[in-house]
Amino acid sequence: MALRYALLAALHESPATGYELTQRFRSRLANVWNASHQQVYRELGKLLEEGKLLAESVPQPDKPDKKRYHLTVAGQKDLKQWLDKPQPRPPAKDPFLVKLFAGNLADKAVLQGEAEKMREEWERQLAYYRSIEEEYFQQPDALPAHYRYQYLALRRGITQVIASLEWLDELENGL
Amino acid sequence: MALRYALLAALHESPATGYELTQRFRSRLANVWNASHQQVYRELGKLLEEGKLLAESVPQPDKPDKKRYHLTVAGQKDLKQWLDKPQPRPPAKDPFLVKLFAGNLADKAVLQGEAEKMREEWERQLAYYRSIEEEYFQQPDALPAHYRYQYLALRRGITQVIASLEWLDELENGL
DNA sequence: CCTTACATGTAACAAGTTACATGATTAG
DNA sequence: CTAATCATGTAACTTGTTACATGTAAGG
Repeated sequence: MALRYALLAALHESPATGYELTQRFRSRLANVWNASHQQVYRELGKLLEEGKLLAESVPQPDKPDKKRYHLTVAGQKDLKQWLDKPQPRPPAKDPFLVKLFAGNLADKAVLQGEAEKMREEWERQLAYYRSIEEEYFQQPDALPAHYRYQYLALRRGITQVIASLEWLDELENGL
Repeated sequence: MALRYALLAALHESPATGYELTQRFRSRLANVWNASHQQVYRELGKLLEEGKLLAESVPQPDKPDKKRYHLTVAGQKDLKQWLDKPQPRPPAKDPFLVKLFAGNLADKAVLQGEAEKMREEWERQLAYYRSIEEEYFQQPDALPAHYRYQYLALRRGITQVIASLEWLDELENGL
């Protein structure tokens, strides 16, 4: 049930097309929520049917129209209600840790290769998050409420990735 | 597709019943993988059909029999093959961060309440992981390979929770 | 020519959740 | 008597993945 609220929250920030929402999930929202374009289009269709969204057709020169979605009052109300209901913590699911658990069966070189890839991915992510931090959140204390919350979400991503990289050092020493 | 390998990995550690596997997912494997008992029983059924597992009926005095599952050779081979194939990183999905993203709409008291609950949960988890660490992993360097890998998985849980608690401090200051 | 980005979808299948169902034993 | 733990499942539904499908525009 949370995908729909992730979409409503993203559209509360600003109207967007399905394509743009999919991109946000892969970039700025990467540490918050994720969904493939197929899921996004399907869920947008449902939300539209239910009257939680409005679709505005945006004509483009030399290209087919694109559909920009906006929250309706009903959509905002729905989001607000969800926000006020406590949600359970998401369960951890990490295939790499599953592998470690059966680590004595695994090929050490394969694990080391995966560790190397993880490092690259996390370093790329950290650099990206840092660049957002520097560009938009120089004086976090002076931020209007709207951005302060987003900054806290970003800080979550940053602190998690830093801790992950530190653990990777431990891992590569122990592997 | 990963649930089946989580089960095979858990059964590679030691044979167990569906009930016990469900419990492991909630305790020692909480930072590794998670599944409800319904999922566990269904997947065990499939694995049994496919010949990846054998079920041994264990009679109990005054209680109905329970079924203890063992890896077969085919099951071990299957697990081994999966271990050697790199897996994609799991996508992040955190409803609480979704809430932060629309934080200016949310009720501050509700967010603070959730933050409080998270703290309790993480502190409980950390204490639990620490207790395992102290009981079984006193001299990590002297550990046989089998346990060394499990220790690295445990360290992942510990470092993540510590980072989470530090972020919580930031959050509660900023909320 | 080929690949990447833009832009939107459908269909089939796998994974995960929620509700329902049953029955024994143990601790308060 | 009641709740919790042990122990195992089925059925319906929702969510997420993979494969398929189509077409434009820009850059190398």
